[in-house]
Amino acid sequence: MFEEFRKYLGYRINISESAFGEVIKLMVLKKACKHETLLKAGETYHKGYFVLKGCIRSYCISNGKEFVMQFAPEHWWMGDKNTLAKPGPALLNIDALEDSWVLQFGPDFLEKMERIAPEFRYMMQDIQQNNYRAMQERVINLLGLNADEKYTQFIKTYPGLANRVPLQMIASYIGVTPQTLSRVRAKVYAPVL
Amino acid sequence: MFEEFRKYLGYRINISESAFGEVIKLMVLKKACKHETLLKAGETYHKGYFVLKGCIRSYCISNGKEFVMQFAPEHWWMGDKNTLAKPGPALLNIDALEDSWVLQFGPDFLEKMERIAPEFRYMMQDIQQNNYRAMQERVINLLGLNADEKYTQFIKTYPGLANRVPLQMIASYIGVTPQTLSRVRAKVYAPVL
DNA sequence: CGTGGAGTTGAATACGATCAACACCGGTGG
DNA sequence: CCACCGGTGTTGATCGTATTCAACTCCACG
Repeated sequence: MFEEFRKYLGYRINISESAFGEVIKLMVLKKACKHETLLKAGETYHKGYFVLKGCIRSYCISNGKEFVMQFAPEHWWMGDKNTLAKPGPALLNIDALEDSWVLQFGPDFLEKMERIAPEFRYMMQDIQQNNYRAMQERVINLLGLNADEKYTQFIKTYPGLANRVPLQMIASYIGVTPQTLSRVRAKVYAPVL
Repeated sequence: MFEEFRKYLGYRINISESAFGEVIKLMVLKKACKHETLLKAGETYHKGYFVLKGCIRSYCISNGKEFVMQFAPEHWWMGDKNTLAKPGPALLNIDALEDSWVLQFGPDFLEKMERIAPEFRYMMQDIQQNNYRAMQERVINLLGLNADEKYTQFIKTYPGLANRVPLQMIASYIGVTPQTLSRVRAKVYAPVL
């Protein structure tokens, strides 16, 4: 299972076996069953995840409504960036959409990891940068696209996920009702005449 | 003019006069006239700003449409976070909404600043954290609020700005047409009966 | 076998967009 | 000084997209 994480790192940076060994000592391998909660909003001990297998998602509750913030299939990082550096109660909930294997880490993981090898710092900086950009693009999509376009955009952002996660959650993520998304699908994937 | 920046820092961290002196050596005081462009999308030399007086805004063009990403009145930081750490062409445009005084800094400002005093690092980390959270809240607002609520939310996010920046830009920021926003205003600020 | 959640589909509704006309103001030039 | 112009915001009427309400199907699961 750890091999999967080793491979992921290998694609991005060059680190020694010993450095790798030190990093995984900071993480806990964990199996999360479908529907299992990995982080509850309000918890003060901040946990983050790297997904080895399966798929998890983060969401928050606002005005009684549930909003999906992010999906994380294999090789995605997931965490509540709000409480990453700053202590405080988590704002997000995280749970598993499928039976999954994840690496869990604690609040000081990033800091410690960076101390092991400088490459980690650059890698994580890069990831956070991408994350920020993705967020910005999401805002632009929400501002400028109609239901059809939003869905098309979603497919680009999360290749392969459209038929893997529940329609409702995709609807929540892109900001349309499940009914509307269902109709969009029927239209876009219209029977080839 | 620099005194303004000194005051801002004083509220947040304790630093020596010499450290302050070193920091402002990394910045350029600049006057930006109304409508003046401070950063053009595509530019590779990344510039960031701290607003001393006046108000600037960032926006991007997507599908020929203009989307306001952020406003920055006095004491706000502004920059294209996409290209902050990673080099590359800027995605955002920045221009002045009023005659403004700003402190401009270059791509390596943050790094250098952090080396002067560790307090700066914590301060900037805090600011970036807040920024991220604000972005997340914006997504939730776009997903869950109607025109009225979005405007009310805007007023909370940017106190005092509602009657300071053009209506069109607020409309662009919250994702409604100028006409709709005009009607919302007429309704919300309805003549007290 | 039966139940409940998830997805689909139809019909009615509502909210915001669009099209259009007009008022208002600041700036420019005659 | 006034006339003109363009940009900005307001308001009305119409239109279209997505929401809402509702009924029904289809599985997954106990």
